[in-house]
Amino acid sequence: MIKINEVSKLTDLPISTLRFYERKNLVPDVFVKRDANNYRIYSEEIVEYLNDVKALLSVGFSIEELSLLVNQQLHLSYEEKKKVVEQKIKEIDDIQKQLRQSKKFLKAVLEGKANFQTKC
Amino acid sequence: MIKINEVSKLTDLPISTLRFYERKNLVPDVFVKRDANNYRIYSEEIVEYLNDVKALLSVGFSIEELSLLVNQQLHLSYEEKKKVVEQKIKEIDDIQKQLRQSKKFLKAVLEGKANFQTKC
DNA sequence: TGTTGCTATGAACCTAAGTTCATAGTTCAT
DNA sequence: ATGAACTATGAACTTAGGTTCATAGCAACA
Repeated sequence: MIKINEVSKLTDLPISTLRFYERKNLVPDVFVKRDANNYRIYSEEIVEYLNDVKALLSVGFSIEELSLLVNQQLHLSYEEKKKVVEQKIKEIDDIQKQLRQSKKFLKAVLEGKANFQTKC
Repeated sequence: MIKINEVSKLTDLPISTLRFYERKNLVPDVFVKRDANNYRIYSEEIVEYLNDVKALLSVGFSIEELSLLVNQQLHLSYEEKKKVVEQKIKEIDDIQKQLRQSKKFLKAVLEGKANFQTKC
């Protein structure tokens, strides 16, 4: 069990952001309790969880949709959960496609073949 | 030569966004002139350009950095341009790595092996 | 035992990326 | 030639994702 300062260091997320995510319902109760002084006490597993969250946020998912994903899992049937997650995977596929395109484009720029280069 | 409404339709970007990007210096002069009534007149090539911009914005680049990239090209030497663009490509590599991670994670969720699933 | 440091909360603040609004000139179809 | 549709501008508004601030209760070490 660790305190907020350590979670912050281990995840490289500011303390203010950890509290903010919690207000946004992005931190399930299983990962955080309160001690006698109302200090947040986290389970070590929060670190891996937050790293996953960071990764998903960094590639275009919003706090709200991740929060929904996490909290829906509480009461959805297996089939429903599966659908939600598979949808997310599809979204990542789209982003990956987009990225390959962007990279191709930047490489074309390097070779003087793209608009960024030839026109500007 | 096309007017803003057509650019909007061809790129699927709202007219307000096209004007906004222009204010942010994301639309080089070569792509847009003004007619006698001060209406914007775009060259058809703006469409491809804006699609590139959209792709890069959608994967985490900011308007400001793209604007810099575009406008720096006006006065940078070839070697300097190359460095800037190669840096962007590296950033995309990182995002791609991140994405593969996220996808792996979501697939683990599907199989009940990840935190999202087991803990929530 | 005091003072330096960690924790808590709510509210205010901030930035990026747009969007909406008020107002006004232009154009096109009838 | 007139009303509906298109264009322009600056300013105000919005939303997401945080950050900062004011205030206050514990902690931990000399």
